[in-house]
Amino acid sequence: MLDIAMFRENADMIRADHDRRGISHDSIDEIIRLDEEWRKAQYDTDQIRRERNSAAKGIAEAKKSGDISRAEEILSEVADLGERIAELGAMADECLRKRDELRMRVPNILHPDVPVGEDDQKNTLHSLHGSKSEFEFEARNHNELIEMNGWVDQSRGAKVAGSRFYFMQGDLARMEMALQQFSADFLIKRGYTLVQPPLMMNRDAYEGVTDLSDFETVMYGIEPDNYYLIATSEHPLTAMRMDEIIEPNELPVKLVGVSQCFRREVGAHGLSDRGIWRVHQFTKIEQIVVCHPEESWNHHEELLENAVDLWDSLGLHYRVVNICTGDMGTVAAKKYDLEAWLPGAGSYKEVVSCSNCTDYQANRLRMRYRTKEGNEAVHTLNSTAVATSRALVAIMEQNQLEDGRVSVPEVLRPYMGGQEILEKLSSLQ
RNA sequence: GCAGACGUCGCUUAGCCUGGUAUAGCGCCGGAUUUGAAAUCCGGUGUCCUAGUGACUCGGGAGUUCAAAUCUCUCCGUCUGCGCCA
Repeated sequence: MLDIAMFRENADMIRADHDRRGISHDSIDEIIRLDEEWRKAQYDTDQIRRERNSAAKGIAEAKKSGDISRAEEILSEVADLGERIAELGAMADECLRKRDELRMRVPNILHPDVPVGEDDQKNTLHSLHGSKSEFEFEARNHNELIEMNGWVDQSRGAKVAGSRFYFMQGDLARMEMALQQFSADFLIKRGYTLVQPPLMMNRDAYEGVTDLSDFETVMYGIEPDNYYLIATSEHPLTAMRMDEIIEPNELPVKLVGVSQCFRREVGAHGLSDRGIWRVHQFTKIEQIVVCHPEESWNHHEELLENAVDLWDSLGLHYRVVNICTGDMGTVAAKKYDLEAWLPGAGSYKEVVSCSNCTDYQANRLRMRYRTKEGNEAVHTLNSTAVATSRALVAIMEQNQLEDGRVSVPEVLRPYMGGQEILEKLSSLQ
């Protein structure tokens, strides 16, 4: 959510941003109109309250001096004030509610470096890492590999839960855990604090961190308790300090979250999504930074560097792209994606997303830090380190052997008792 | 789940019974003093607006009242004990 001061003092900046995104200005003008209306109604209400307060004071004084008739006289004069306050106040509240309902939907102001474009085709190449592996055989896609090795049981997942649920088993499950531990350790060494968050959040906290439309398309709701299963540990970790004033010496807060992530994936279909690429449940290791506003762009680069170093250490080939205006979403001001090369699929696909959300989430979460001038919104950033399901797909496709087995990235072997090759599930042999 | 206690400004705390508009300490900021620092003293320290002799703010919401931190209801959370439990 953008600071209301920006609508009052710098609306042209928001309009210019909407132009870059190619969306209408209408809501900006409506927000400004509602804001003016609210300020007027709020002022009028304050004036009547003021009247009421001074009358109340008069009554208190009259009673104190024993002048009961004087007290009753004042009382009769102000008898209807309560009703007027209630009426005007309700009008003011309604304006404010409408204003902020619209304001919640206005996207963040984009960084100038964000390329302009309609969709992901216009994302620009930032850097290329590693190179395509040469196979002397026809590379399989990951879905074929998990089927022939019995590493993922999709049909029984569908039976006991639903489509896009799965049982991961055998050596692949073992490597999944190794990936979690390796990635967490990698970031702990760089000064990040490991956090295991709640996997459910309440509505109020959740509205602070995400696009409102996600409630319809992404998050699972838990009835009758009104909780939402988290779509990523970014959400609880960022909301962790909502409604707090943070002492400047506590910044930057650097966290590495590990959690299961739950996503409805409404509307996502297609043959290319078979297997574990796009599923309702997966594990993700996530980086989070909460920092001074003037330091967030440095931290954004640092998060990218961490992700790049981590993926380099896994020995994988991928590229980094700078996400364009049309592919950006509501919350981030700038976003890099890492796209891993999938030889079986023959394309680069998204495995990491690295965002600077500036003060957008902090404004919604009322998350501020103390300065000499007053309390100011902090900046929040997040980046995937590893989403294990997708990293496993990249490892399987890039490290596959002719017989369908998969070699384990060297850095993961110590976490797997030295195991070098993922073997077929023994019950299949 | 049951019973009891509790939730006050960044932190700690007084006020609640008996309604009259939040007390003190710590921390932080500014000033005085000092060669400098410490100590001491003075002032400030949340949110909103049309910036005032202004409004709001005591876990959230609602109610009673001219007036609610204070009384009532309700929800949330914390602690203690009991119960259940990986």
